[in-house]
Amino acid sequence: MSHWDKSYSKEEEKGPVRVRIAPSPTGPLHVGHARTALFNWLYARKNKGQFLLRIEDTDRERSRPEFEREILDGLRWLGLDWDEEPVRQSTRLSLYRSVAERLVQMGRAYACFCSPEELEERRKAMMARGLPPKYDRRCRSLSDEERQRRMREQSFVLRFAMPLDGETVFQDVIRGPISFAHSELDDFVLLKSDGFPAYNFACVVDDHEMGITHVIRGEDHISNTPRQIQIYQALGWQPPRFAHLPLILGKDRSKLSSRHGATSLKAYQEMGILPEAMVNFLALLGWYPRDGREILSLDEMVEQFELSDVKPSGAIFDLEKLLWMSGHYVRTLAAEDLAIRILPYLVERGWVEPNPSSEQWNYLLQVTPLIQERMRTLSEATSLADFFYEDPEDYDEPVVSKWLTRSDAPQMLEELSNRLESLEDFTVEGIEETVRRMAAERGQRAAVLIHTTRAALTGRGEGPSLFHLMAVLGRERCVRRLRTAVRRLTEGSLKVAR
RNA sequence: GGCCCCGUCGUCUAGCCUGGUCAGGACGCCGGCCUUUCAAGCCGGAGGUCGCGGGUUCAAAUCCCGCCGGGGCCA
Repeated sequence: MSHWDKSYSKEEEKGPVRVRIAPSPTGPLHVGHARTALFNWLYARKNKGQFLLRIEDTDRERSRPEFEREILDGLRWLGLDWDEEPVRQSTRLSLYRSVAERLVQMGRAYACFCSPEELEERRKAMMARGLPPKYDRRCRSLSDEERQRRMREQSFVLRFAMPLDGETVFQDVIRGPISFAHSELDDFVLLKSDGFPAYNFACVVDDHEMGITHVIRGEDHISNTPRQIQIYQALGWQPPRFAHLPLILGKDRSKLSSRHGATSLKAYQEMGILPEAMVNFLALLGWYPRDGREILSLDEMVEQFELSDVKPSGAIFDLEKLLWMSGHYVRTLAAEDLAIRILPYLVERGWVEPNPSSEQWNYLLQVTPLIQERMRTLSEATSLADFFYEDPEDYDEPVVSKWLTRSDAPQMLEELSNRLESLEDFTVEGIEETVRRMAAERGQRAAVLIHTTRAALTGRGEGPSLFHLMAVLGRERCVRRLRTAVRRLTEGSLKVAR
């Protein structure tokens, strides 16, 4: 990888930085867009500039208000705030038309009457001859009279008159110089026949009008850049600086798509990934803090962020690392904070009221620290905490054969339930003492009693410290579950899970 | 097919610009410690001929050339 001179950063500090993301509300917010948003946001905050939103809603059929809401919700969830009111493209159609008109008058745009069918036919013919499928510019040389006449009679698109030779070169902040020979570019469409702007045109007009200084977007836009720069130049506008972010890839190194798993930010949110983990993880896809500390908050990222430090190569989305990171953040939370976050998942199971009673809330506050170490996503809280809310119906297999079907199990559990019933001090310490003493008196290893008890109480082989878990469950539940297990064992009605 | 971009352990990456701890960190994996289990935590380990081939140089992941591979965009 050859890296070019990055000394431009001095000039960077001159004017106020204004960046933007321009999502289309035609589908859920993709994690790739979320990362683009993050990098734009970081750059804006780093440079005390503005981070703007532009909703590209000119596709009337596919644009939906609910997607727009989802985009804004997603950004808020990640903690990315924006400046100014979002700009909505659909409200500024007349602007595009007037700029297009200017280009026509300057001779830099012209009407093209070729029908989509004709174009398609010619494209195929060119492909067949092994040529790149480009517009052949046949309407560019029409006489004024003919053009006027046909404009009255048929529908047309407006095309940009590209320079016929030369090249467009730009300095990509992340990649260095990138050049395109004009001979490779054709006269692309500015305005469609319905008067709506084509992507490249609307993008330039809006970016200029919004005072955008830096366009930070995905690598998939590199090939649009020379066309856009040509529009800026034709209009005598100063083009922004461009920075093309590497793509987020799936396991097979192709652009992350639904084939690879969940691609929408919302899916990860619903999975219960913590937003601070999501944003941290996304930042590390292509960027690396100078001090090498991978766990960092948005504020810390802002401190260290440099656009020119972004790596140009694509990065595979590694769910395992995301999950690890989410778990890491889970462990940093105060019990109360975590309780608030897992509450919706417990409510969904019907275990807690949406507005918990103080009794429910206190119970939850005791449960939370016991499951915290094992939790990576908030949604895992339900499988981790289920035995705190429901008596076990069945028991996991390895546990059943290893502990519950021991011949002395029923009698052991019965005895423990009796001892617990009469235990005055039903606390972690009191319970532990009881269990260990009983094991000692029976000449057994404590582990045997502990595991068997856990199995009877939770149906599981793993989980929080038994004594803590029992203290939280409380005497009633413990005694009941132990006796239920004894009964099931003796009458042979104990169900093995799955 | 054309153009453009990219190429360091399985993955995210540091190092490359300013050639001389031939390779550091993180996830994952393996093992140990801790422990009533799992997890967490701590400690240790395996894993990279720095895409390949030439060159320049006393010395290259780092500079130059060629090639290969992957991806993106065009419809």
